[in-house]
Amino acid sequence: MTSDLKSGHAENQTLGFQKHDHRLCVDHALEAAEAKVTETGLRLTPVRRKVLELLLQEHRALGAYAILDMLREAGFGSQPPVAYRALDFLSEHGLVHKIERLNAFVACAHPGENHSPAFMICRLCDAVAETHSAPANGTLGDAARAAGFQIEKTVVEAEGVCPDCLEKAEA
Amino acid sequence: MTSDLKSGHAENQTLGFQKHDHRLCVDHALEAAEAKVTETGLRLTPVRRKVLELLLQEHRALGAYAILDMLREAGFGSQPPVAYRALDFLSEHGLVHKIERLNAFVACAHPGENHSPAFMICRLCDAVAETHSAPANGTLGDAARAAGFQIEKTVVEAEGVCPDCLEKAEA
DNA sequence: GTCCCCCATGTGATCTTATAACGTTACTTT
DNA sequence: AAAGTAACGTTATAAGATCACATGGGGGAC
Repeated sequence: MTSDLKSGHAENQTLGFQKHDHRLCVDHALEAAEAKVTETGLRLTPVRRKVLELLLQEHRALGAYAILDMLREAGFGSQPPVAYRALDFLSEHGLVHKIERLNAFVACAHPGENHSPAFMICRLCDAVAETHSAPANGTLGDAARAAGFQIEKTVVEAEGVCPDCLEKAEA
Repeated sequence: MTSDLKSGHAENQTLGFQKHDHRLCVDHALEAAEAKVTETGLRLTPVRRKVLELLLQEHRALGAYAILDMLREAGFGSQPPVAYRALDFLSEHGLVHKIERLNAFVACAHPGENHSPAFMICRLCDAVAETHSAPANGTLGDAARAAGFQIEKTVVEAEGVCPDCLEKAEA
């Protein structure tokens, strides 16, 4: 791993790489999550809610063990399965995404919407921005159809340099 | 991990999901690798060559520790860094790709060609097929340009069911 | 209301994947 | 032949993920 997904606060508060009113954004996302969950008869239990809240607040990719540390501090169980189970639940229901490249997790930036997400990951500061993609419509979709492969889910992650780091590098 | 990337031989010999003369295919790929490497002044040392050969022969995604076991059997060093260093070298030079979703590695199916690969991964048998994609040209590219994010590399992995498993499932 | 069952949580142990650090070997350059 | 560098070998340890099993809490059946 190139940098620290474990503790401390990243310099930037990126998700979309832009500044914004973060408090509102967290509240909004939590509300949306509550809605989505109750509407489908699921349970947003305290641990699950806390994990989602942490990811929303941090607004960056966190490793499972970083989350686990925060859970411990908040008085929850502190063994890996506690974190992984909450993350599994949240992923399954589209409230959180796993960034395969980083073995880390981010809160979904478009809760509610039906989406196949794509990510831009800064290799310098590990900031992650979520966007939308439809890879199954392009070359990949063609190849899959030709091969008789049935796509169920896609992982799309672009690695590169975010605007902030680009600017710093030029300075 | 859903299934065994560690040992034994997979039922199928998929890379493109089709049958083919595997011996020729391995030889061809090795030649191409030799060519590419000497032409750029790099060294395809015994360990590196062996790792590439193993991946070509197996024709499927292998975990680093599976590779390590095979290296041990072949009389090479048997500690993780041995395998990881060879894999790093091969990845850097496009002879091997890492499948992030599986934390495993496959030999490149299009050595020599300049490509941004995409993969189709069967969730039932872990078969992996490589194809080509140009994600930076689509929605993702637009988003990146809009955000000022500079893409350097992309990971595109589709998870689903391969033709073989699809057929078995229907039977 | 009580019983029962299921889902979720907590915990210990273990397994898999990956890297750090350091010394040694072996090719290249001159 | 000496010096410099790239590659290798090994020990140790970090980081990520899962298994197995015990406990608790919130419905529904009756």
